[in-house]
Amino acid sequence: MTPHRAFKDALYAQFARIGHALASPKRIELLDLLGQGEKTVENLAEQTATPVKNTSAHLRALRHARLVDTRRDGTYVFYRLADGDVSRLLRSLEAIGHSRLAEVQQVARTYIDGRDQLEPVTLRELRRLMRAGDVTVVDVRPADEFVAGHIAGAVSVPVAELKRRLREIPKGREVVAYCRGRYCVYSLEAVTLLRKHGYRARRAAEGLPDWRAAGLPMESGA
Amino acid sequence: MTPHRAFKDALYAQFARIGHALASPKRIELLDLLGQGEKTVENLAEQTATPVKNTSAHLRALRHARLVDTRRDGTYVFYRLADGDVSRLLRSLEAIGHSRLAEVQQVARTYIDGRDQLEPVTLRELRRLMRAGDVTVVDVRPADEFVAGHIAGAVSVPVAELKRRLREIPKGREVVAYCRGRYCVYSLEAVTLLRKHGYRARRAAEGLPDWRAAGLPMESGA
DNA sequence: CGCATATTCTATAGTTTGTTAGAGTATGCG
DNA sequence: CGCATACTCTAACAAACTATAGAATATGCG
Repeated sequence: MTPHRAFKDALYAQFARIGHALASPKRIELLDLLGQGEKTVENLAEQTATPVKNTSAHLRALRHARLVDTRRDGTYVFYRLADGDVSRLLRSLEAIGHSRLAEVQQVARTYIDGRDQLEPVTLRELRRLMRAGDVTVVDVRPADEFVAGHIAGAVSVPVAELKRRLREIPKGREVVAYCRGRYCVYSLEAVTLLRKHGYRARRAAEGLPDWRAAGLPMESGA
Repeated sequence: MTPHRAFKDALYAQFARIGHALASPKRIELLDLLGQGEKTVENLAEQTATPVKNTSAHLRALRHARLVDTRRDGTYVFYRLADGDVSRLLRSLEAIGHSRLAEVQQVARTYIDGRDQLEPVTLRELRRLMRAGDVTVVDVRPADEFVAGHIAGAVSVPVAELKRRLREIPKGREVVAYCRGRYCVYSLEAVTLLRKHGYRARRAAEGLPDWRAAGLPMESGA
């Protein structure tokens, strides 16, 4: 029929490789984690509750689609997102999921919105609060992710250590906890715990990748 | 390990539904076509050189992921992109494919860049030329896509009719042909033909969805 | 109503993919 | 050099997906 069928087929087959890489829940979760910074296979396997072999196979699929890159350091292989475009694609995917799939909204409502009124703070609002200077911003992600990059001025208190490190957080000021993204539950736990101990605490509605994408100030290192 | 495994699994499973919808070449091609405007199943089947049954099955998958919507008019069912976010996701996908997959670049070079030096015009540049007023902009897509929406001020001459309608295009001015997107070959054919007949012709580097996404002026109807 | 057209649904065979076990590779260290 | 660690590759089976044939549904028209 049309004379360019072979061309079109070849072209769309290439794009479908990327789509295919996004067709598995575990792979999207891996990409989401890598959006926080580079990580080893072992680390990723642990965080996704998946055997290392399995994780390695999924990472291979992602590398095949050129969505991730690797770097070897000693016996460890570090994976990272291939570049900012990948992060943008992920955010696009998440945006569609959030606005379009009733199921996502239901899942999210059950686990997040319904959990309590945690009064999420938008990133804009958080920025304004920080400028005004009367807020403590706590990064509750694992320490390595904080080192890889965090909101300028935030302090690192991984949610697992929060309980025994409460004294590090001043009591008079409002506290805002942030983590990986809209659906990351660490900040939920943190706010719940903080409130139980008498803090005035809220959680950020979005996560670090969104902050970075908005071009807001970052820092890295310990 | 982590207490929220069930939540994460449920959430990522939902996002993977969207990824899965993008995992087939035919489905991406269908979305790309729908980016031009709403179309019937029959029309889509013809343009993708695929049996109607097949096309219907793919469209079903897309609808399941809420990427497309339908509208019935008489015996025809019209499909369209669910909304602008879907278009954004597609453009994101295309951007990654273009910059990252060597294979796409090779395919594109073979069929597009290598075809001739057609001196692609960026959309910004096209906009400037149009303001200056000394350019004829020709929409070479099928007529129904022109009706569904086109660059304000463009004229419709589908590539299939171009040869016998050449006289409609004034000879003194430069001509810029545009079509569906970066990889649409209609504008290539058109420019080749126009040059053969003595026109000073170039092609737009991107297509209508990109123009729309840039917020540049559109018109619709005949 | 009965027929034609456009599309969808149901069922199935063939293929692809995910998972996982076992063997293999790369690096560091004593 | 040999061993330990971290990871990858190969292979094979079960689960999921694609293409497609045949039946069914929805709408319009005479």
